[in-house]
Amino acid sequence: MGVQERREREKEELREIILDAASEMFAQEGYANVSMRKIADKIEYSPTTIYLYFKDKSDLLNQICEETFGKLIEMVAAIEAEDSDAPINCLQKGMRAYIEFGLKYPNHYEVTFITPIMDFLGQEVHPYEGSSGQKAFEHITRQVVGSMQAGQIKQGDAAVISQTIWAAIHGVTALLIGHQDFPFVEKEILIDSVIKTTIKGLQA
Amino acid sequence: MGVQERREREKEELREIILDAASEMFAQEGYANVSMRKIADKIEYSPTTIYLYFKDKSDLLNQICEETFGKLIEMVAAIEAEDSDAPINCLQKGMRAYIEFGLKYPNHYEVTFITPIMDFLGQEVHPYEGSSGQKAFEHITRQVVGSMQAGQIKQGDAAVISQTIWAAIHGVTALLIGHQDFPFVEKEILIDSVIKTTIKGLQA
DNA sequence: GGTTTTACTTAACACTGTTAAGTTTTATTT
DNA sequence: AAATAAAACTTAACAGTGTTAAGTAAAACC
Repeated sequence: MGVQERREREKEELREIILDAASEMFAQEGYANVSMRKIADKIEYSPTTIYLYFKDKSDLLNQICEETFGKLIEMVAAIEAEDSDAPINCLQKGMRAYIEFGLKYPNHYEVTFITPIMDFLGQEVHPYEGSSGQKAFEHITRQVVGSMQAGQIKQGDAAVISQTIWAAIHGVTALLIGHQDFPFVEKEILIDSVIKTTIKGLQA
Repeated sequence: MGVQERREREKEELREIILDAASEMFAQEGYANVSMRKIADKIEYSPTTIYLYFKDKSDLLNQICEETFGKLIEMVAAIEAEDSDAPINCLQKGMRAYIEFGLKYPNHYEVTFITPIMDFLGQEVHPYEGSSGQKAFEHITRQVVGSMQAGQIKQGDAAVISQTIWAAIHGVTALLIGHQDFPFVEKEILIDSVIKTTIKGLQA
């Protein structure tokens, strides 16, 4: 009775094909400029087939982003694992990894963190609870707590500090992605400045 | 021959009616959820009439935003005018004004600073040059230079420092607007933390 | 009053996301 | 192997989008 298993495998394969095609197209042209019909054309299926695998367009996107940002979490976790470093260095490396990841996958970053899809009531369609975004943020919080315990940043509410850090790294990432015609100073210099300013501002 | 003048006045009036209707609808429902037909319904004209006054939907939005952010510039200019204050206090007040303004007009902020409209090539449709955004930023830069000259923040490249500040205030504004289901700490506390951390990080 | 210019509208194009109904393919049962 | 049941996929359509070309009504000029 291996039939059912094979069929499930085949279903999973097509799911992966759709995911890959859509991921590439979203990354290249942006979510808004990719239609379901274009994705269908690319994978040589009818548009409606996609709906057998994904609830709707935003679900498709969400699953792609979860996959992508899983990689970010792995990176941050790897930094955390190097316990040779002082916590504050971990924190700093984590901040840099976050920014660079966002710049590496600008369209994914855009749709997950810059323009979360809202429904007609202004509610986020893909909830924060349990998302990769939440997990990534938990890593920041953990590094903040570590740095605080090591006396390398000032004592205070870990949530406030974590969110302050998030604001800074999100800010620079979002600006660099979204305002490409703005005369920014050299990218690396700006990123450095944001990280250093934030860390200095948080020191005891 | 006052005819031409009257006609121009009438044209300007309708332009203003369209602008007001669209502004209210964009602010209430968000740019993407407001169609040209809906605006036309509201003002009781045919959809195509709007195109006699505005190049396209994004032009309509852009002109609304320019108008709205003109108010922000006035506010910041007013803060600057109170030269009783130390430059660094001006800077701090300016940062707060920026954030609060963004939170007061979240949909306008969103379309001007969070999701600038891109064409199919990824170019911003409404250029930065000469925009209200540019003028607002110039005010920040001026306050940075002032604070630097007064020795209240460290010496350095004014552009780098200004953009670092912008990253911080844009970051917190964009997060608070865009991720309403995220468990943020109390808004005022977070804003305070961002401003204080940034200023402290920039001090000599 | 007739003509030209201006203001506005109707109809249509080429798209969009999405759903209901129909068809083809595959698997199971007799 | 043929008939039935189930799964996979497609066709056609709906209701909407931004936008344009062509046509009509109104105002201004002569």
